[in-house]
Amino acid sequence: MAHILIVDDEVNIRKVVREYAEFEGYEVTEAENGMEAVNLCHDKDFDLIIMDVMMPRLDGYSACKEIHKTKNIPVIMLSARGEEYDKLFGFEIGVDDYVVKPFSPKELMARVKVVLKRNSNADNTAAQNRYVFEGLEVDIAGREVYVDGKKASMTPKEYDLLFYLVRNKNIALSRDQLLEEVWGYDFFGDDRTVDTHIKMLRNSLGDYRKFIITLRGVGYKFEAN
Amino acid sequence: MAHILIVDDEVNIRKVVREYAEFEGYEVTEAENGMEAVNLCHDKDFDLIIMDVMMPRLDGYSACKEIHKTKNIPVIMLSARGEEYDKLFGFEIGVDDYVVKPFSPKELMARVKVVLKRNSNADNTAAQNRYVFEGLEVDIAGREVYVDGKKASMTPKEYDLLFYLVRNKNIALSRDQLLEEVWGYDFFGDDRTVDTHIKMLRNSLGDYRKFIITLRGVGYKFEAN
DNA sequence: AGAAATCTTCACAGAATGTTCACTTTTGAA
DNA sequence: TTCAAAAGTGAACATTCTGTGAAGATTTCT
Repeated sequence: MAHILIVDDEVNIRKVVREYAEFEGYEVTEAENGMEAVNLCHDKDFDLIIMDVMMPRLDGYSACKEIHKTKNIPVIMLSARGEEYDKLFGFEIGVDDYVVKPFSPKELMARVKVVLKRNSNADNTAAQNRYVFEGLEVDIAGREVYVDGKKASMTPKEYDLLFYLVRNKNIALSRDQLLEEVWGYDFFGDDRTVDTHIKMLRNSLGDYRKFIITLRGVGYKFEAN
Repeated sequence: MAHILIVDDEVNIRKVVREYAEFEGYEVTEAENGMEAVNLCHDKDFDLIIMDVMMPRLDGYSACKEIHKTKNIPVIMLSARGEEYDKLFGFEIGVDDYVVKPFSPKELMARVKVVLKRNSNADNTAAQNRYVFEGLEVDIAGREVYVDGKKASMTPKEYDLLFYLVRNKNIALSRDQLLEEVWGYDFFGDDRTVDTHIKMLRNSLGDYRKFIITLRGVGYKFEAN
């Protein structure tokens, strides 16, 4: 999950934001002024920074500018109404959104979600989502698979597994890797689970099961041009 | 470069948008109400109008309608969520996009870019607004749905949901995605809410419920040619 | 305000899917 | 060819998911 840096000199604000953010499943780190934030960003890569404008030592603007010299991390600014409102927008780049104090944590979280999503989509642009291998068509966007022109109905896991295999075609995938990527990092089940699903997937693919290669001692691979 | 007209009664909003727009290299003109906008459009040709809905003298809708009597200029509307949200979709023509306040300037600029690009392609037909699937007709612009020729009356949410599904036909849509896009990013409700509305929508569609496919473990999809 | 319409939540039943596990079959190295 | 390890498989059992109706909350209309 995303790692968020919260920068504010008021401990109470940090606390509230942290609680909400952690509830949403984000990892959270705190800093109490701009200087600290800059230093933290030097060492670590955050996915998003929530930063107050007014802070001792180094204010939000300057910190933001400094951080963006080396890293391209989206920033949500917190500002008191009126006060600094204006300047904020003149800010050249890097501020993705702003929230006026006092803010509702819920809304802030909504903004966080939007900004993170926007920035994650950025590098997904060219993701291909339709593949054809002989009589096997895989439509990832539509979550559909056609076998010789006929729609194949599969279970969610079969789809997920197939999509992952296809997206990584011609690459050897270990069972552990499959479990982690398809089932999720928090799945602690048996290795054989993969085998069972591969079995079912193969059945669903009919003759095109031939694309799924067993790599003895390792895992599986989707092999096709 | 493109010339943009910004229409809003709040000077701060205009200022903010102007700064971002100029940073992107656009030429900017401001107007503080619909009447002023109409007059300006009389004299000059803009490439795009960014217009608030709520304004003194002449509101955004009316101004938009008036301007479109003589010129075909793309418009991005700014509206507060809820408030005027609904009407916007019903708006006959000319509104190319809408952005809900409070908005992130960056996002607005992204929309601007998209709209300008869309309109620069001469032969690019505007977003499709009328869909027919067998006996099911969906008129998004007119905010009407016909089932076997008979107008179906549905609740606002049903329309919104159907329209979103149709606009994204043949694409798998997760509940989260639906909540975010149809309900809004600030909706923090239950996932099951989607199910319930799907249920009602299905009832409203009669036999054409068949177009709405359940994607187990994911969400739904409108499936049709 | 009061009524009507719409939206949201919730819990439950039934259905669909996922996981485990014991057993069989295959594989590849010695 | 033999044998141990790895992979395939079927079925029992566990878990998760969706459809649904109804109650309560909220919004809109009169």
